Amino acid sequence: MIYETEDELLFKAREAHGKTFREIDQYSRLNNTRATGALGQIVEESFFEYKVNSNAEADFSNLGIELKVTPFKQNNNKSLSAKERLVLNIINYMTEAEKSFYESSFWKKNQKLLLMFYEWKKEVDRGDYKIIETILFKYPEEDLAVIKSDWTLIQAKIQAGLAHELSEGDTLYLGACTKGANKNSLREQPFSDEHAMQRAYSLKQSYMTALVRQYISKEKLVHFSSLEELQEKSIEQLLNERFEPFIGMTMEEMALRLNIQINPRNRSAVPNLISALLGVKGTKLDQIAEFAKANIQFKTVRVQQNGRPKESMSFKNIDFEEIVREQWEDSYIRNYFVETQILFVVFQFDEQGVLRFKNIKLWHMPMQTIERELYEYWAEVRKVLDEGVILTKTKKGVENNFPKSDFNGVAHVRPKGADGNDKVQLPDGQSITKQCYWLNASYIGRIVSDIEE
DNA sequence: GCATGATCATGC
DNA sequence: GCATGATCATGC
Repeated sequence: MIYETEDELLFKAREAHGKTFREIDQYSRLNNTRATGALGQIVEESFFEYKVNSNAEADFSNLGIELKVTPFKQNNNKSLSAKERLVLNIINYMTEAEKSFYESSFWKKNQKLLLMFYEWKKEVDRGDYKIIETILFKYPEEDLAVIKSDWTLIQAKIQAGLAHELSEGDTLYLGACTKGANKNSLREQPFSDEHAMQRAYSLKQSYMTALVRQYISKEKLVHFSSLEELQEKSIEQLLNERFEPFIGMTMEEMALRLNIQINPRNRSAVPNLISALLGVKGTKLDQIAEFAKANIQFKTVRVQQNGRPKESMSFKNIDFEEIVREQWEDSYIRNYFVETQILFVVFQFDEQGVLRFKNIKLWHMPMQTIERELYEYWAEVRKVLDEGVILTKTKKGVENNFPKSDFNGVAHVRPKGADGNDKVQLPDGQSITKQCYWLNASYIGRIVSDIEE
């Protein structure tokens, strides 16, 4: 069956809404394969009735439209999120290096996507997942500007003979995610003898979540930058430009200049300053389009006169049941740092002890640090859990044998509870004050100082 | 002066 | 009621 127009195709696609994969599946794919791509294949061969292929051309080639069947999920707080990144075509390092963006394999195959969303539910058999919504997706111009710059960055690494150093954190919306059975899925690259991990273009999970919320939850996101700006400059440059005029000011002075009311002691003071300063006063930061799509999370840093923060930085409390069960590759802490861009908003105490805005830094943890120090840290926590957590009463409180800040210079474990009764149970049954993932103050100091890493 | 255990305070 | 950003307090 050939679909002559986009409307015709969309009309057909919408007939799948409310159907489960079991209802659609004519060739018993559900029973015969456990492969992750099976759900997409069921839609291809049983619903649209064309042969599953891996052509460089888009699936509906006469229309230039690529079919993607992709999951979303409901969170505990009822909001919706994409369940995973959207994996596109594999990058052929040998041929992609010479192409322009519009000649690239990414653009050829994925410029128009028929996105069919199904709802993933824990504890539900995959045959019972239902297709909920379909959109014919064409990148908005604002997003395309960022995607082009992401693509250019990926290509620049290939051209520099550094395909083996590509990582998802390098880019904002379009990623180069690993794709292959294991670490041995390697490919050659044109400007280096080193083999590189096989990777595919992908739309990041945060980008897909923004689409889910826009099209299914009908949420509105607000851009802080204009199309013209995004076509000329990177998001990082634009952020630097927006913050630059406020360097040296106290929070009160910033608020006065921005004509907003804040209480510097309130937790909302810094996010309120950020949204006002970006020209989207009153918008929650997770409703800013660029932040949502690139998963930019802000963190405030207060440094002393010597440029070093007095305090370390805490993240999520450690879920001990989770950490003993998980694999490194899909561990909470690895995913967090692979997928999160952190916007450090740095304030510094001056000679009078007055806190003044110093600078910002858009940062993601380098892949080498994730795979070395962060991995060692994670492995050490598990080792302690496995070999035995030793709790010792001291004058200062209850000491434990989790990694301390001298472990490897990057991260440590430290308590974080609401009060003396805020405890959890360890896998071995002992009760312990809730513990948290912390990045060392000295490590944060190195990141936010001007010294290159 | 730093490291580390403890816990406050706010916002959802 | 809980999660989390923030910071205190004390011993070495």
